[in-house]
Amino acid sequence: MTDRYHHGDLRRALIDAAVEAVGEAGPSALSLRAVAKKAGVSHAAPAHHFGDKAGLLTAVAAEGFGRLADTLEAAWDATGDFTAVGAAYVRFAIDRRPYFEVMFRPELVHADDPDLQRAASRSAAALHRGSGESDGGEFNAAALAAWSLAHGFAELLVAGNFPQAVKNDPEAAFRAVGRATGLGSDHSSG
Amino acid sequence: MTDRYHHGDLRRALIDAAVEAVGEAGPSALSLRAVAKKAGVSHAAPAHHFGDKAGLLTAVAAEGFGRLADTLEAAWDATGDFTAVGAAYVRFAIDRRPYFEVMFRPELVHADDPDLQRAASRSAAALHRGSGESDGGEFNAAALAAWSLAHGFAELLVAGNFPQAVKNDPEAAFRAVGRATGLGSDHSSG
DNA sequence: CACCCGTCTTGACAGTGTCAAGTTATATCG
DNA sequence: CGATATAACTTGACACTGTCAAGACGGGTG
Repeated sequence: MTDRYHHGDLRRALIDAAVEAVGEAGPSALSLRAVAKKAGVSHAAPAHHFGDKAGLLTAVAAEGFGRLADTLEAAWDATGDFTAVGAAYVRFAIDRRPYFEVMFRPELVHADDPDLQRAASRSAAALHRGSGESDGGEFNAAALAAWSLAHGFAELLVAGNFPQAVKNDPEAAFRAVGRATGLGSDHSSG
Repeated sequence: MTDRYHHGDLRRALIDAAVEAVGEAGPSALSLRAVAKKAGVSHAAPAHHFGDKAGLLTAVAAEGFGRLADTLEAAWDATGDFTAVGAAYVRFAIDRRPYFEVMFRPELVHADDPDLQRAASRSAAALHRGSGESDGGEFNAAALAAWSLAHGFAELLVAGNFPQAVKNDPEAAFRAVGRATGLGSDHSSG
């Protein structure tokens, strides 16, 4: 299997290894050589598939945005309530933390990558759906508020800035936060 | 001046150089050797004052939290309105972006540093002041909401995830967001 | 003046990302 | 079936990184 010269699906294996490595020590401590060793290939193999380190992280981020979009769309379809979508956002940040830690760091990835941008737009759209539709004009304040609230909560949570009571049950805390702002339920109730 | 063996206030100079370097290429691209060169000292000088790279970034983060706390307290004293405090938070993320990029990255700093924790608590308290007082119990949903909203907006903004209309006048956009949530301004609007 | 000790330098080490050139296996074509 | 083109991967090298040990310097105190 792994001792073949042609790996079979090395790209897939490298992304998995990268996600695992990020989960262990964070994205800034990521070493291409360690990832290569984890996948059982030589130290320069990743460059062949991803160009450079940022290329690998770009693939990770794109995959993360795709997964997040799936999660948010499912939450919306199931409940039709923004607070539930936001809670799913928070849960994603916890459960898929390695992805989350890469997705919003433009300095670590190739921010202009088409796949990445496409996937990011998908998850942004999924979140907006839960907070009112966009007016044709400048921007939609409710959508910005929804995204900011969910994202800020998730970031502060995984960065360890919240008290223990919140860490114990983050989703419950976020539902309380969602209620405090009255963002999702006043227009879509019925 | 700089050609003396004893620098005078090298610690100060190194922090300034680090902030400048972070502003140019982000915290993950920061090089201790480049910082040392910028300050006109040898490559190992920073280690003497800060122990290691994380130590230097810890000092930057602590200073950033101190500055942020000052900013938020001033905004609250001047207006008594949460939306204004949140807007000050957003403005800080823009104006002092190098600090902001380090402050919420526990993997880059010594998160258990006492100075850092003290400064972080100060700014958290300043932000809470603008969103209602803490109940003695578990946590305060309004305070969490306020912090999450301001922080998420700031993060998404500096990460480039917002449309151009928002980037053009971020503070105005945030005020709209603050109004959409009705967090602090329903009593003081005029 | 002599000493001490904090400040900073020098030199070395293993580890990093990236590039160029070479090697191996798969696929295509005669 | 055998030759060959091509993609996948390896090997080796380069400049650069953070960190550590040892040494050089110089201001402050006796």
